[in-house]
Amino acid sequence: MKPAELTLAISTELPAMRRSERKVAEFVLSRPAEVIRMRIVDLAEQAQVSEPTVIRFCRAVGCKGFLDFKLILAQQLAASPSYGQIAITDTDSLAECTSKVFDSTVDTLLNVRDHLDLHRLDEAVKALCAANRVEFYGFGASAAVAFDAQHRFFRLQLATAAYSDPHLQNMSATSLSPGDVVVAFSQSGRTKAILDSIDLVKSNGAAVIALAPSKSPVATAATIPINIDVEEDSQIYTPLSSRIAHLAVIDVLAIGVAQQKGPELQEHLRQLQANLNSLRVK
Amino acid sequence: MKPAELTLAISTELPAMRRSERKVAEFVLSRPAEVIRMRIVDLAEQAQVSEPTVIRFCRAVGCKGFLDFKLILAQQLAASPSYGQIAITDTDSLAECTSKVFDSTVDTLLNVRDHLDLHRLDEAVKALCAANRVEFYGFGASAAVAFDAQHRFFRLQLATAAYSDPHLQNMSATSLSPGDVVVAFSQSGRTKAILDSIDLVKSNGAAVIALAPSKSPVATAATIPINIDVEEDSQIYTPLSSRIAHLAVIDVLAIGVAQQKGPELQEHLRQLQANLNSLRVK
DNA sequence: CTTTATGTGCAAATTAATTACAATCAGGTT
DNA sequence: AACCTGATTGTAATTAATTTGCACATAAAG
Repeated sequence: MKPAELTLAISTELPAMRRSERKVAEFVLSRPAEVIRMRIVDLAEQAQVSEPTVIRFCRAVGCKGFLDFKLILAQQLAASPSYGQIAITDTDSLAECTSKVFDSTVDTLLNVRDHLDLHRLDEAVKALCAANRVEFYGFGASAAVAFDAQHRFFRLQLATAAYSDPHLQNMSATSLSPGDVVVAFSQSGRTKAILDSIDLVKSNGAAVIALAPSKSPVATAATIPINIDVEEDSQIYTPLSSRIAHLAVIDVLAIGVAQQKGPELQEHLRQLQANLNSLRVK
Repeated sequence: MKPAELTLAISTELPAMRRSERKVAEFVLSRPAEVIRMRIVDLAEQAQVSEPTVIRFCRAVGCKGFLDFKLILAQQLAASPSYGQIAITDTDSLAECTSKVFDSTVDTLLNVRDHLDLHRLDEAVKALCAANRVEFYGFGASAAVAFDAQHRFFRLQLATAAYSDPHLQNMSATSLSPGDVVVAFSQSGRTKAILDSIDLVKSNGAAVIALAPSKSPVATAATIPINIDVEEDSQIYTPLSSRIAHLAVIDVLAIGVAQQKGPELQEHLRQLQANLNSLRVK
C-alpha cells in the first residue's frame, strides 16, 4: 500500500464494505487530519463501532494494521495537505487562503512530477542541446513563463528568444531551420494562435517541444509533447498552479541541458554570478 | 511540534544532546525513511542504545513520545521527500534531477508558507485594493515574475504595469501619487537599480510592497516588506525556487484582492473567461 | 420458524511504549 | 590516586495499546 493511494483505496472499497466498516471509512474520510492523532479506542468510539472493526477496516484498505494505517494516512495527508478542501471560498480568511494556495500548488507539483514522461524529457534535453536557436512562445499567463524560460536558458549560452506576440512569433518562426527548437507553453492546449505558430515552425523543419495538457491540440501538434495535466479548477479564485508546474519543468530541462554541456558552461555560469554581484549593494 | 520543522529541530538540538541520544539523532537523520516503519526496539537496537534513550530523544526534539515522533517524521518525509539530498550533481540521471527539482521546489514552498507574515500580507492586500495604480518592478529572473504578477492583477480590474527597465521604472515611478502601490521583486534583495526605484517611489508618496529576503536592503527600504527567505543554493544547478515562491505569494495577494473586491469583480472574471474561449479551438 | 452464513463486539492475550529505579560513568575534589 | 557527586544510561517492571479468538447477534434463505 502506497501513501498516495490510501484515500482513493478507501473510496474504492467503500461500496464493498460491511455496514460498520463503512462507518469507519466515512468517518476517516470526513476528518482525516484528526484520525492520525487518535488511538484505536477513540476512533472506534467516534465512529460508533468496536475496536476490532476498526482493524478489519484497516486490513480491508490494504494496511497491515491500525498503526500502519495511521502512518500511511499521515503521509498522504502531508503530501496532499489539502485533500478535499482546496477550493477557496469568499469567506476564507487570508490565513486560510495562504495555506490553500500553497498546498494546492504543492499538490499540483507532486502530481505533475509523478506523471512526467521521462523519455520525452530526455528527448527534449537532447533536442535543446543540439539546437542552434531556441525560442519560447506563449500567450497570456504563459507569456511570463516563456520569458522566464528564455532567461533561464539564455544563461546556458544558447541563442534564445521569447515572443508573446503572434506576429513576432510568425516572423521569427519563418527564419528557423531544421535542428532549431521552439518551446511552446499552453495551459489550455487549445489556443489558436499558438497552433498557427507551431505549424509554421514545423513547416520550417524545426522541432516543437510543447508543455500542454495531454491529448490537447497543442500536444498533438508538437514534435515532443510534454504532457502537463493540472486539474484546472474552473473556480474564480484559482491559484493557476499550472504555470508553476511549467516553470518547474523548465528547471528540469535547463538543468538537464547544463549537465550535458559540461564543465566549460559551469565556468561561464560562475562568471555570470560574479558579474551580477557588481550590480548589487554591499 | 510542527512536521515541517522536525529534522531541523533534530539538527538544532544535536550539539546539546547526550552522547547516546546523539546516536539516535544521527541514525534518524541518516535513514529517516526506514525509521518510520520501525518499532522502538528496532530503532534502539540499530542505533545501539536502549529503548528509554530513544524516548528521551523523542522528547528532546519536542515530541510527546515515540509514536508522536514517528507520525511527525512520516509527515515531514511525505511533505519533503528529498530531505538532505537536494543538491543536484553532475552524474544525476534525468529521473533523479526531476524528482530533486520538484521536491526541492515543494520544500521551498512549504518553508515559505510556514514563515509568511500574515499581518504584512493583510496590509499588502489592503494597500493593493485601495491603490489607483499598481506597478510591478523586477530585474533578471524577477522580471518574469513581475510580468506574471502584472497579468494576474490586470485581470482584477486594476490599473497595472510591469517594468524591467530601470529607465522606465524611474519615469513611471515619478508619476505615481500617494495611495498608489509598487510591488518590487528581488531574489537577492540587494540589486542597486531596484533600490533606486524604491527610493523614487517612496519620495512620491506611493507605497512599496517588496518580496525579498528578510533584513535585505530591499526589505528594509520597503513600506510593506514581505519576507521570503529561501536557502539559495550557491550550486550551479540550482532550481531557483525562490521565483516560484514569489509567484505563489502573488497568487495569495491576488486572491486576497479578488475577495475584497467582491461579486461584481467575479462577474468580470467570468466574462474574461468566456471571451478567452473565442481565441481557442474546438 | 429454523438454519446458516455473515457480521459484530467482548474479553483475553499479545505486543509495544513508558516509567521507575538502579547501575555506571565522567569530572572534579581532596 | 581514591572518593564523591551529578549526570547519563540501561534493566526490569508497569502501563497502555493493539490484535486475536471466540461467542453472540443479526439477517437472509430454506
